[in-house]
Amino acid sequence: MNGARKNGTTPGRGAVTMNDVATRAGVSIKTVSNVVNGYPHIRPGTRARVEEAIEALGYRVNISARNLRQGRTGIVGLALPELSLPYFAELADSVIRAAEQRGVIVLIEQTGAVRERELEVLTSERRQLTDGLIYSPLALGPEDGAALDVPYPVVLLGERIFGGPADHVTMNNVEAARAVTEHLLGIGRRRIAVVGAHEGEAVGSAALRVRGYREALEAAGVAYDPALVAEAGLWHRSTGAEAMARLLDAGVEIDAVFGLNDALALGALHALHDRRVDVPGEIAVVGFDDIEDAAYASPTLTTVSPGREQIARTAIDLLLARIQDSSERPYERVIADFEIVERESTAGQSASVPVAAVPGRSILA
Amino acid sequence: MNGARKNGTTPGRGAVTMNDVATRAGVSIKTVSNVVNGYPHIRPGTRARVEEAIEALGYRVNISARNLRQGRTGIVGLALPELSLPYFAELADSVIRAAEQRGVIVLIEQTGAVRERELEVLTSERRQLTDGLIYSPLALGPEDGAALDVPYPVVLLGERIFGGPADHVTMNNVEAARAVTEHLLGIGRRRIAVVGAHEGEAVGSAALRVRGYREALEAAGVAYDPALVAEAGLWHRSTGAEAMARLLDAGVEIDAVFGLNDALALGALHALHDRRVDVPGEIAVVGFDDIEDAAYASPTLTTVSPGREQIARTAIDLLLARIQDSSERPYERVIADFEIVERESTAGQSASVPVAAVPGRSILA
DNA sequence: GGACGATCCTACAACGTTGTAGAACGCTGT
DNA sequence: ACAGCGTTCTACAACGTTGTAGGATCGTCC
Repeated sequence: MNGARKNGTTPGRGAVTMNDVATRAGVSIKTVSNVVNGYPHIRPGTRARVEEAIEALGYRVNISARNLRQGRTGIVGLALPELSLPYFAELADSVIRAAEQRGVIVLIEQTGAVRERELEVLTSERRQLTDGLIYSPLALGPEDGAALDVPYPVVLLGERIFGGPADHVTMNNVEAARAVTEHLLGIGRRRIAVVGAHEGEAVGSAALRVRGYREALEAAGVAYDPALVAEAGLWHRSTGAEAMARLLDAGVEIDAVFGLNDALALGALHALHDRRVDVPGEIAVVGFDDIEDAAYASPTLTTVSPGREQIARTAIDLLLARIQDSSERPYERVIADFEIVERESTAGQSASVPVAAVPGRSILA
Repeated sequence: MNGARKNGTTPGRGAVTMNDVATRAGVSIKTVSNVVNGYPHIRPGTRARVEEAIEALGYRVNISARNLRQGRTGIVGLALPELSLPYFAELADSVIRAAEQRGVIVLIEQTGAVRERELEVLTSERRQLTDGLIYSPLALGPEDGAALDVPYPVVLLGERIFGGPADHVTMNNVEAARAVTEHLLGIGRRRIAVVGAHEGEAVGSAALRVRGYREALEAAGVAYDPALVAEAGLWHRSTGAEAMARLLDAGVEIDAVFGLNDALALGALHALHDRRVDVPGEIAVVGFDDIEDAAYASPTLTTVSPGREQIARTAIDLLLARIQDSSERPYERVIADFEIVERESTAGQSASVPVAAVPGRSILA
């Protein structure tokens, strides 16, 4: 249509620029910028001419140029272990939706839960492209808190690092684990196995959830039996199935299983199915996370719903607040609500049972 | 540390620029650029001085500036229905990994399989931020092929649009469906139900997979019985479970079920479990996609593995080729390999069975 | 009637990078 | 001695946008 490259340099796909719009509308380029950015003091007639020109030429603002000029990109990073883990896929989904509502783009980065890669995303070139980072490490520990001291805002998710220089959104793992264990105690189970423990680890979801489990036992006057606790390094179905098999092979008496997340619990269900153990008749099973699968397993899985939407929303809001206002402010810690979702795997009889919900508790620090 | 903003304008977090590096190394800014970009004709001494300065000042190239200057971003878009659908989460995982190996960043966009949003991503502002798009629509149809006529490269995934102005990576749905149906016929099943059909739809995975199913029946001399085909609009577990329940309630004789994807098949498994139907004893079940869950269901699910890695790799390569070389070239269509993964849900007896694989076929157009 | 403030608009420079053109230098071959 | 070529480096402009400063115009208030 117009063509006519102005000089000898290479770039640009010949796109329409503000200059073209300005020429057509008979105004300065800055006025076009003002119209585009909603600057109020523009005469209606001028605005109309500019808008007509934008429309006619099909002008779109060049985001790279705006990014360069403003030193902002409108993109936030989301670093997580793996999208193929359903919990994180669902979390990413929620974060993207929450960000979208606020006009922000999310760039996902997978760390594979590998320590080296988790540290690397903090200093990666990609950080140039994002205004801030929502960071969900699995391999780091409290000693790595200092690594979060980076020149851009970070919101931390999960239970690996506390007290780092970042806002932190988490759930009340101890309370939730305690509540779900109480649920098992409430239906008369006393020999409650745990699948997915991390021996000797002081922090992390495993330690916290086991602590809640022990608190519930203690409160109910049930003795803690280490023989009921099975390790599983990675929280996958396969490791859950293996851990369950080890427990069964060990011959300890068991009438319930607490999978420290849903993947482990679903793996445990699978192992129990293999051995023709009736769930929940002989052994009741609970999980943690309320991934979509939990509602479609056989039997459907009782689990803890961790308020994923709330976590996503809160994380985005905290991050955007830091990005927009870089003044120093004490770091916040937000603890999301949870709910116990009761399903067949802890039902009185093995039939379908209506889903009930027990409200969680929320604390703001 | 150094501070000293040079003028009155606002932006920039006071980052180190090429200019700072150039000053310290005593060279021109362009020489720094040349070093950074691996330009060969630089004396070793000069290169060393520049590298020392980069190291000492902690210089990182500003990606926004580079993007503006080059008219490229190094980002590709990936538009898909939802990350919370395991197939697409796993696909995204594969695409991100493939892109990473080629030094490219992936920006995920969710369309929710909503027609309006699927069309919108093609013209969204975000397209400014990406050099090209990997596009996996679910709601569009062949009549929308023209919508792909956009001023940036597109690689199309899936079975909704053919012959549009874009490279296309797909799998051989008909062949694969035929093969998995033949597998059911091979273990003696004759009353094979289908879960997930889309009545009256000419294109799309549903239609193609049903076609493969019918071809297999015909080749085996088994009559096609419409009463065995159950609809399910959305391919979720819930809809699969409902469709399976309808089939069972209808009282038709059934000895196998072909879920048109794994989610449907897992839903069907769930419904069969509810009704205490023995799988595979009374009814064998197969799915399609080989999502991770398929290997951990009870019983584990026989399914079609669609060569996800290969699809991801091919899509990225085709896209990058178009981005790097914008000369006109006929659009390619690549058909990925598939494999039948045999698991318990079609085993001779209901016990665990080693996983076997039947090689697929690959065609290049 | 003139000072003042609000409104509307413009010129200019700058964000940090890279493409182009070309200068300076040294080497080779005649 | 000098043309010719390759190597090494530099100056400059440009990518498209927005912040700042300020000019022009108009109405209002004492």
